[in-house]
Amino acid sequence: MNFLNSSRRRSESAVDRVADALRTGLMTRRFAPGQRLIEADLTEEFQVSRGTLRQAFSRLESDGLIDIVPNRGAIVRQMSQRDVLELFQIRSELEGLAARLAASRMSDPAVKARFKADIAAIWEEQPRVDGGRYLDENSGFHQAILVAADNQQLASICGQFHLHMIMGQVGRALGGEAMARSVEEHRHIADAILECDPDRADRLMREHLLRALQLSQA
Amino acid sequence: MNFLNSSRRRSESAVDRVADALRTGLMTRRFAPGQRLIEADLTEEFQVSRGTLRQAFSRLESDGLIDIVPNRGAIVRQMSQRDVLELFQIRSELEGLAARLAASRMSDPAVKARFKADIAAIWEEQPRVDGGRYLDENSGFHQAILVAADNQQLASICGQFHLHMIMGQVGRALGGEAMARSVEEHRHIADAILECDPDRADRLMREHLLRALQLSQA
DNA sequence: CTAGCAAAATTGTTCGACAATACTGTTCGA
DNA sequence: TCGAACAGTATTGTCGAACAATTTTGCTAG
Repeated sequence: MNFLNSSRRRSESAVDRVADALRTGLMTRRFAPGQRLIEADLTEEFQVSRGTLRQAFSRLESDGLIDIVPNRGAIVRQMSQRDVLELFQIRSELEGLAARLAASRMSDPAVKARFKADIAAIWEEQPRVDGGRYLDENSGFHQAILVAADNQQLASICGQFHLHMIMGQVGRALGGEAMARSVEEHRHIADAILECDPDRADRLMREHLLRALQLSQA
Repeated sequence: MNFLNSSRRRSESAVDRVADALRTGLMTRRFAPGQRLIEADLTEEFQVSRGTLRQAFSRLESDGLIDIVPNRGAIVRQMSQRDVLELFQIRSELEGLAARLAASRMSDPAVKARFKADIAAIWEEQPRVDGGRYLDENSGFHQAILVAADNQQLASICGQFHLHMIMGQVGRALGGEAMARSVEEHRHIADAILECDPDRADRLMREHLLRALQLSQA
């Protein structure tokens, strides 16, 4: 999954490295919700000082991935059903906006070409049997829309939401027919965007996410 | 960005205190955009260790208020015209959603009563001459809607945006007639919400924010 | 006046220390 | 036996000093 691997930049600070590692651990469920993250253990594992580790904690806390409770330290955040619901409402708005913006930028041929290239994968015929590959495709699709929308703040915020969604295990355990349906919806959304139809793109995107919510609640 | 952390910790840790102080300093323009925040100066001023200060920095960075550049430290973020525009687009979506949610909850008499009480100030007759008081009223109005909307994640994220907006000096230097117009719009939005008309509330809120954007760009 | 170099400032990170608070297991009295 | 007081341990919150790496500044020579 491409959102898990961290490109090792030379100038990556220790704080960045640790924060990324923790994020990965959180997403892969190595650290379970509710679990306490003991500083002594992690400084040992990552070979960093407590100060560095605590900076990383601060960052993850601001990202909403963990809670820091006074005198009890860092605790892996648990998302309630309600949290998931609230986040989905918000995400629908933002991704709807992204779809609308993307659609309205398709009059620019360069943007359109780039978008087409980015979403090429969704037109492939063979059925999605591999869950991991489907997730990559899904991730890539939404990412491509954000790129086309050309709103960096929006991209940044939606990136965060993506993390949360994965954290909440939404979209795991999708059945084959659910994936097929999702792929189908992606294509319809892509059509609307490519045809410069902001309203339709927006509406389809919202419906798409609503469906995903229903699947996850089932 | 801190979407999920809505629960305020009541114990005032040193990190919290410093982060709050820095936030205030940022908003009041005591620290100007582009300015470097020198650790030695601030540890001296706040009487905390570098570790504590750096934790606060980490938090502000995740909130998007400062940038941390390797080997150059914390730098007050400058918002470009484009950033402001992008944020406004996003804020319109989210506050529109909030207005819609709030309107749809007005069937609950308790919620309605609470909302009415919260926004009592906007019905006052005397003209808004004092910019500070207007800003408070404006802030209270949007806050009341978020409370009524009953979506904690949304409230949290919108709170962040508020910071950014102030950082971007949007909504400063409003003329008297602009304030009067804004108050007028607030009343129309409140009407729509109280009448349980989600679509109208949403639309009016978006128009309201769009107008604010135009004013700020002028 | 500029290039280049040395000195000073500043950051990134570590380590060890200490008090404050939370957790745990044990003992003691009813 | 049960539960409450207690003491010991674990863990966190914060500090201060230290050091290398990097950036910035100031000075000098050309």
